[in-house]
Amino acid sequence: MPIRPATDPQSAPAPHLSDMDLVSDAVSTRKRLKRDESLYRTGQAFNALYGVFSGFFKSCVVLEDGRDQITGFHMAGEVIGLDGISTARHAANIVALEDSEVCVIPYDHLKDPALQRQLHKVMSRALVRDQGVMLLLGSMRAEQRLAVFLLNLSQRLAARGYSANEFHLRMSRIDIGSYLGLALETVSRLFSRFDAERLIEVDQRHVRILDAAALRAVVFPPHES
Amino acid sequence: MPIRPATDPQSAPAPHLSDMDLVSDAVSTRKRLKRDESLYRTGQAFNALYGVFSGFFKSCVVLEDGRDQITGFHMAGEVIGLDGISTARHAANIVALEDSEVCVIPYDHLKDPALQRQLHKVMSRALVRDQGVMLLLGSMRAEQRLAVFLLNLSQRLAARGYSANEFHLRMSRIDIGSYLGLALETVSRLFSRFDAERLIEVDQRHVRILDAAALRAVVFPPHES
DNA sequence: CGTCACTTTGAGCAGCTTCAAACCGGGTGG
DNA sequence: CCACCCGGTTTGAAGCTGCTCAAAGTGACG
Repeated sequence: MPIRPATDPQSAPAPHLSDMDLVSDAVSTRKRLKRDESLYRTGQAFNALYGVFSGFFKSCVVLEDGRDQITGFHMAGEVIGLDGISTARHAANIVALEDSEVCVIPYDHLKDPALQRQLHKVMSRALVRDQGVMLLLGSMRAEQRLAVFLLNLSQRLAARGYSANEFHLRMSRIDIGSYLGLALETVSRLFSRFDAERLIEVDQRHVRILDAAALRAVVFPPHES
Repeated sequence: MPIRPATDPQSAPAPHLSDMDLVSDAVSTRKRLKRDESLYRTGQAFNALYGVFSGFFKSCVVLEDGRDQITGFHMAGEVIGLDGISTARHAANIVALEDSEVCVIPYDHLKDPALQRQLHKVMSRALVRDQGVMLLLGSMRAEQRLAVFLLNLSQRLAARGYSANEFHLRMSRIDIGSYLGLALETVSRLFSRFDAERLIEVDQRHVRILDAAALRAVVFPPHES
């Protein structure tokens, strides 16, 4: 994982800088996690960021009274731990959804200005992503939320060289429901309905996308006029 | 607005670093905006961050089909524009809700490593705040959302020296509804109900908090057992 | 073979949205 | 100065979406 040169934010679109550019060869400590193991918990002292090397994670925030909310899923090539920088304590729980491997990036080692700029980009991208989730949670119907979720997952997998149309869900219906602000039963019913309508094929956690265009049409209902 | 020295993230909680520490005397260009004027729009080229000096802003994201979502409100002392760093184009619209003044912080001028660290903190705090909003949108009932909104507003105003218990809402019911993922009528009804229950007093956009503890109890329903 | 966690499916209900109408306050122009 | 208008707000009534509760189905694992 070489360190790429920093690019000026004004310049033409950078040729696909990966989040993982933050990972320098020099300081690459790895850490393995088993399924259901947690990388860090709320309140834990912050001292490093983590680049996901392999595997799959969920992050969630928990309220005093037990209510919780899954705020994101993270796959290979993404950086997690950003929530800890502001207070030097982590503000979320990160749990591995399958056996995974992360690369530890001690925050102190990020002195290089170019790398810091790269970190800005990574954080900014996370902010923009969060805005998208807010839009989803704040103004979409259940079917649209699930469609967005599937399309987004498909696109991210494709970007990593996996099949865009057929994949295995690492997370439970409860997790999906929590992420999308829906009851698990609603998620299950929607999977069944999308299957019945031949938008997708579902068998438990195995999903095949049959009609991506139709899924997009669920999200952006065509004007009737 | 002096530049405060960077603090090590490991060290004891920093003595209230303000977001505005990013604003250096040397490069303080100001910009005035009238009510309803927009600071920037989606797609516009990014080249600076903005520190809010006075006034009040809303930020919102818009979908192709017109659906939109207000993703935050911003008051004096907060930094906006962070969404533009990742792609060098802004990903949201920022609109002034009253005559306002911002301080322009050209991104290029943020070379000092200490300042960059400070920027990391600001962004990280924004990420944590967003997680809170997701929790709100994903797992709270309407009354809880409004209570959180009011308590949060109260707390932020207090932190800036304004009254915590009495204030003027700068945004419309529609804006509040959009932010909280509710219809404007629901927001209005809840205001009326909170008023009837003597949690608050409302007259149009003027709000007085009568019983903050009870508002908190709305958010965290006391265990019945 | 039984258990256990997860998923599917059904039925009824509640909370919130939608539609509709009235109200309120401020600004404008006759 | 008043009438009117207009955006924003309040309130009511009806309907639908998604939740809750409940029960049965599925697959993995000991």
